[in-house]
Amino acid sequence: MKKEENRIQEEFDNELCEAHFIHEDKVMEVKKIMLTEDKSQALAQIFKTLGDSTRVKIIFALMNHELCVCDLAEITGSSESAVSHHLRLLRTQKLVKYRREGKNLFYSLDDHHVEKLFKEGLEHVYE
Amino acid sequence: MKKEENRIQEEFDNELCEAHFIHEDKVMEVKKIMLTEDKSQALAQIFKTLGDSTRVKIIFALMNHELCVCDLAEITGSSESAVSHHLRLLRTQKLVKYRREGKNLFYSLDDHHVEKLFKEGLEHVYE
DNA sequence: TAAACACTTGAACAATTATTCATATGTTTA
DNA sequence: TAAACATATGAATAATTGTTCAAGTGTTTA
Repeated sequence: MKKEENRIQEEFDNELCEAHFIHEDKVMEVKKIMLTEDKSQALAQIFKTLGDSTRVKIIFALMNHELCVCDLAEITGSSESAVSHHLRLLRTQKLVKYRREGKNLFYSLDDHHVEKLFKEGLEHVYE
Repeated sequence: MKKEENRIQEEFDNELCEAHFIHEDKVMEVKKIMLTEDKSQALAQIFKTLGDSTRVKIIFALMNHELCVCDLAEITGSSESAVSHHLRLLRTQKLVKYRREGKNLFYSLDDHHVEKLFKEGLEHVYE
C-alpha cells in the first residue's frame, strides 16, 4: 500500500522534470481514463478476498449448499476458528450471509455478481 | 497456507469422531465435487495476482495501451523498481508480455481470458 | 441451571508480500 | 569506449494477512 509521503514526493518530481516520460501522449490518454484510487482499491479488494485457497473452497462449497461452520471446516480442512475468521471477512464484504437455526449458523452466498466472477475464474483454471 | 502437520492431525481427528459433523450428507456431496487442492490454489493465485491496486492499475493501463515501464510508473504513481517487480510477477504468470524497442521494453497483455475476468470485476465495482 | 455445543473474537505469532535501495544488465548515444 | 538511459534484480525492511490459541457469547439439552 502506498504512503501519502510518496505521492507528495512524486508530484514534486513531476513539476521538476515533466519531459522525463517517454510517451507523454499515451500517458496522458491513459491517465484521463484511469481508474480512481478508490476504484482501483475496491477492485483489488474483491480480487484479494477471492485470493485465498481456503476462501476459494468456502465459496465453491457455498455455491453448492448452504452450510454451517463445522461443515465448512470439515470440507476445507481448516479449523473452525480459521473458517470463522474467513467468514467474517466474507460477511463484512457482503459476499456471504447467514441465518441461525438453533445452535447452528447456516451460511450462504449473498452476491451472485461475485459468483459470476468466481465462475469466470474457474474457467481460466480449467483452461 | 496450511501446514502438512495440520492435515495429518485432522485426518486423525476424523477417524476418532466421524459422527461429529452436523450434515454428513451435504458434506459428502460437496466433498465429491470439491475442487482439488491444486485447482483451489491455482484459482486463488489468479485472484491474488489481481488483488493489488498497483497491479490493477497496470492491467487497466495495458488494456488501453502498450506501455513501457517508466510510463507505467508515472501512470500508477509508483517507482519504476516497484512497477518492474509487479511486471515480473505478471510475466511469470503469463499475464503480460513485452517486446524490446531500443532501450525501452514495451509491455502488453498476454492473456485475454484474464482481461475478461478483470472486466467482470470492473462491472462489480461499478455496481 | 449447569453442562455441552456451535460459533465468534482478540491477541500473538508466522508467513507472505510490497516497496525501497543499491547494484547489475543491456542498449544507445556522444 | 565511456556515459547516459531504461529496466531488472536481490536483499532488507515494513506492512499485511492467515492461523492458532484461549477465552467469550448465545443456544440447547440434560
